[in-house]
This record gives sequence, C-alpha cells and structure tokens, in this order.
Amino acid sequence: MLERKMVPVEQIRQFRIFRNLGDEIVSDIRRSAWIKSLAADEVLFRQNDPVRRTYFCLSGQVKLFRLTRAGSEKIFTIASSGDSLRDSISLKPGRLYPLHCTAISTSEMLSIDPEFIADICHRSPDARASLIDALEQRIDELVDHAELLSVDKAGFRVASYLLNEYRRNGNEQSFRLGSSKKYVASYLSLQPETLSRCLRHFRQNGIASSVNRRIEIHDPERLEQIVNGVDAAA
Amino acid sequence: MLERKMVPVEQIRQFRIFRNLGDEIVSDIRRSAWIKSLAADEVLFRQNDPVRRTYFCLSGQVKLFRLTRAGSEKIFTIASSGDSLRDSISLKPGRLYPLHCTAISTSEMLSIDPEFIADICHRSPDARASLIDALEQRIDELVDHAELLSVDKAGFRVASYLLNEYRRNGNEQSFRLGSSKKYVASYLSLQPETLSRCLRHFRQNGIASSVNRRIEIHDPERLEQIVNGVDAAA
DNA sequence: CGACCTCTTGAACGCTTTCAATTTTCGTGG
DNA sequence: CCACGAAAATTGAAAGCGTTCAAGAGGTCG
Repeated sequence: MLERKMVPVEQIRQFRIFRNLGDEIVSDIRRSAWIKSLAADEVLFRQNDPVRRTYFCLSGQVKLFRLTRAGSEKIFTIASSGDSLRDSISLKPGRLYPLHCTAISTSEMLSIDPEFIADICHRSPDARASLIDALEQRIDELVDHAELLSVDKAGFRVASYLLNEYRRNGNEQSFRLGSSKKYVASYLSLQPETLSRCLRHFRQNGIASSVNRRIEIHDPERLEQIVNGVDAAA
Repeated sequence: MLERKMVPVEQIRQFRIFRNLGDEIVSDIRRSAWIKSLAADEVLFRQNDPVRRTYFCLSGQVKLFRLTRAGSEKIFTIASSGDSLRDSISLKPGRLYPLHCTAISTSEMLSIDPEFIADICHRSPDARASLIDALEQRIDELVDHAELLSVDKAGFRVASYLLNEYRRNGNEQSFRLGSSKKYVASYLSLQPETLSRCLRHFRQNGIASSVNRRIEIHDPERLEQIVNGVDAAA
C-alpha cells in the first residue's frame, strides 16, 4: 500500500512551496515523505475525515468532490500531475478535509505529514510566503467558482468555462478538455444533457465546436460577449 | 477621510491574528494602523484593484460582492463588527481584491498595511498559524458556499441557510437575520421573490416562520431532513 | 470484437425567473 | 412624536429554461 521508495529531488522541487528550499530541508522531506499509489476509483481521503496527510499529485488524475443528497458527485477540482492539493493542508491540527478525493485514473501522490509542512513554514520565510500565496489563490479560484454557479443560465456557465480554458491554453484555437464532459458538467453544476445541448448550440452558431475532448474556439470575441451579457445567444 | 486617532489595544486584540502578539508588536501596529470611517454606500475597495490595505471591521457592516452582467450584486459575505476581511490579505505584493467592498451602514474599519501583516507573520509563529488557519477556514466556507449554489432547488438552499444560522446561534429557536432578506437572497443566488415564497411555504408547513428579520425555527429536524433530501417539502 | 460507460437527442414536466402591482417597513425631516 | 417618502418585502400570473425520463449512438479498453 505505502511504497517507501525515496522521492526524487526534482519531483519535490516541481511544487512552488518546495522550490527554493535548502538542500537540508529537502533531504528531511525525502526521508519522511512517501509515494501513495492509487488505482482508478481508489479513495485517497474522505470529506470530514481529520487531515492526516497533505498530498501533491505526481502523476495521474484525481477528483475532489462532494456527494449530493441524491448520491451523485459535485466536482470541485480535477487535480493532475504537478498540482498541489491545497485542500489537504492543515497547519494547526484539527482541520477536516472539506472534500472527498478519489483517483480518476492510476495515480501517484506525494504524501507528506501536515506537521512537516508546518515545520517548513516556520523554517523558511520563502516557503511560508508560497504557502499563503497558494491559499490566497485557492480562495480566488473558489470565489470565481461560486460566481460561475450564481449565474442561472447554462449557456453563460459553459461560455465562461470555455473562455477560461481557452485563455489558460494560451489563446490556442484548439485545446483538449482536462477531463470528460461528465466531470465538466458536474463542475458547472449542470446535467450532462444540458452541457451537450449548449455545445451543440455553440456549434450551430459558429462559436465553438467539440469532437470528443477536443474543443475548437471559432469566435472568442462572441464567447466573451456572451459571458459579459452583451450577446444573448446563451 | 483618514482619521489618525490611535486604535485602542483591545480593539486590535479582538482579532485572532493579533490576540497573542507581544506588546511591542501591538505598539508597532498602533503606530502604523488607522481607522477608516465609512458612510453608508461608501466604497472601501473595488474588485481587481491591487491590494493596498488589509481591513478589519470594528463597527457597522460591509458587503463583499461581485457585479453580474445585468448590473446587480451577487453577495459573497456580509462582514460585521469583529470580522476580519480575509479577502483583503496579501503577503506577496500583487494580489488583486477578488471582490468589491462597500459599507451597508456607517462603519469603522481598522486599516493595516499588508506588508505589516507579512512582517507580523515572519515575527510571530502564533500569528502565522492564525493567519493560515483563517485562510483555510475561508476556503472551507467558500466550498460550502459553492456546494449551496450547486443545488438547483431553492427550498434546499433556504433550508440549508436557515439550519446553518440556527446552529450558529446556539440552536436557539429564535434569532435575527444578519442582514436584510434582499442580501440573504443574493447570497443564495435567488430572486427576493423566490426567497419570500420559500419562507411562506415553510410557515404554512409549520417548519419555520419569519417576522421582518426575526426567524423562528419550529421544526429543526424537518429542516435537516429537507437539507438531506429525505423530506421533499422543499 | 464485445461490454460498458460516455455522450447525444427528443419530449414533457416542474420550477425559478420575470414583470407588475400592492403592502409593509424604516429612516429622515417636519 | 408623527408624517412622509423611498426601499424592502410580498403576492399573483405567465413564460422561459433546465431537469428528468427514456432511448439510441458513439467511443474506449480489456
């Protein structure tokens, strides 16, 4: 279950929090950290469980979600290789995981004792600035997410999402979705059927089209107009 | 505009981040901080402005919100006396305010240089633990908020909100809303009419009733069943 | 190549929004 | 202290839109 192989230094330093740490601290991490391998659908942690480990995604993909009263999943984040699970940080003991986490595909997670993260924070001013910065960014992300969900028109949500992904991919006309449409729909708190109909509508209006996970943005300006409410074609 | 009167020590120590600080640091704060007085509807800061000051509410009430494409407000937080505006923290320079902030009523805000907050963080392990804890709690709040908005049934959202307030007030049958129903509706991303109809429905079913801002919870268990999806009377 | 899951499409229903009008509440000034 | 006016809250009716249910097409992985 717990593989005790030493984690390569580059693997550790890829995460901002650890990037500028001295060799001594990195050695300490390598001695106390381990890699947690996950099969698809394997649970990493459960919502409301006490935070025992802090995780960083080395490979694969995991989903962070809550369960609805109907038993379905509401996706909050899809984390891939290189992403820190900021929701698994706890400096003071006692925090509970705010979300469930399960592997989507075979994955490897860097697993660190939260107390060790706290220790690093106390030893390195740079690490503590990075940590606080990461938390602030997470707050900004969640505010954006809540704003997205506060709009009742499905077309607006989808347009916002596509525009975001478009920009995140360097304004490339073509890009791939980070996950299946099912998960995208859940992230947007829409039914898969509704997402499908929105994409069809965008295709019919020459705004954007999709083939499987590949998205083509044909008219970014129109997309922006929809998001800003200028264009009613939502 | 900027009143340079010295801030009383108790006023500063009421906030967790400053509570266990040494007298020396508190003196430093008193010399560099000031009180910003706001009239009703006066703007404290705007979304996407660079973070220049970090604020703590000493008296009155402010709203943190975004504007929709329709020009209306989406409320994220109502902050009252004793609340820290955690969205105005910035350790590294360069963060932008994620939300607009405007006074609802005449208010006084403790105004501190964000660099000074950073300085405190580096000097006091306790303060830095409190700060990170505050940010983690803000993340948990926002996850809860996003979950609330992901439910499409208005009755569920209102029931969740009432149950939350009920518990926050120590399970007292009767309590007052922290703000007007207009703002509560906006927080729930519902139209005021929809909130009104939900409350009427709850009154007619003996679950809860409201007179102005005063709420009476008649059947907390029923409320919980609605939130958990057992009871369909939403 | 087949089983399973994802995605798509159609149609009907239910619920929130929207628009409009009335009542109530609350703050300000007389 | 009461009166007035503006904003908030409530109620009704109609319309728009996402959900739900059902079925079929397409893709993926063993």
